Amino acid sequence: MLQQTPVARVAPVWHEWLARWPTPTDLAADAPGEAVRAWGRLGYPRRALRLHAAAVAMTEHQAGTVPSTETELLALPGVGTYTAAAVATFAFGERTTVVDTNVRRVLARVISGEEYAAPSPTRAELTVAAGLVPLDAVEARTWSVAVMELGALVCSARSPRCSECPVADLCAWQLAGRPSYQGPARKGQAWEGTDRQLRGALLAVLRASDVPVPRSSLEALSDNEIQRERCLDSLVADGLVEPLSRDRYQLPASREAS
DNA sequence: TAGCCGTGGTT
DNA sequence: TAACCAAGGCT
Repeated sequence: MLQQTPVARVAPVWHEWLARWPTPTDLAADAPGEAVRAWGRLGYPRRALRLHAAAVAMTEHQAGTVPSTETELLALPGVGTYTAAAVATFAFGERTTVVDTNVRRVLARVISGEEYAAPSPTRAELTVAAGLVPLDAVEARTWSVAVMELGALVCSARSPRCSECPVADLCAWQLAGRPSYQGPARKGQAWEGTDRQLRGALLAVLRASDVPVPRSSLEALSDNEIQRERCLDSLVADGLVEPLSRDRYQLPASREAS
């Protein structure tokens, strides 16, 4: 849930989920569409599908327990480099290298002397991060949470609070006079009129309905037929939407969402 | 690896 | 106020 989503927005939904589905087995027993519905407006709803799929995998292959090693975690759907390392470290105490957007920014500044990290993680960046992690597993875990928190609370993206920073005196960016970012242009996401916007609107209609929705209700969301069909098709392909007979649609009820 | 995938608070 | 950006993953 926290992937690309601020803690403050995740917290209430997370509590609802744990009250409803206390264990992976509980979640796996419900339809994937219920996960998508309970995801609400957190965004990137494919994460809900993957979380459900991960629950199914844990239920089927490990008696409903969460794997305790980074390697096993990586095999779960929706669990990538960051999440596997974070869970392995924070939940199970494994000594690994946790690199999220906060860590990348802190190291870019403190070590490399640049305002922002590159648009996408580089090999060199991960090597540097790994080299900074303490050898002791307990200290390594403390290190990771500390760097993440420093990035989130002090070394923030927009207006860093350098006057409050505990490592300002050894920060390469600070020592260089806080030069502005010179690297390759950063993405910048368009929104108005995009497929993402329409997919979100389509899914919002389906989430709000307890009964199958007729195609006509979905068509009302856009006059662009080409885009409309493309988005609906992609939602079906993603397993987020299930087409029924008589031109009706619903959130996936079947057990095997991709 | 670059592009795609949502949403809403912050600056 | 329009951008920016957030505990990324997948193809």
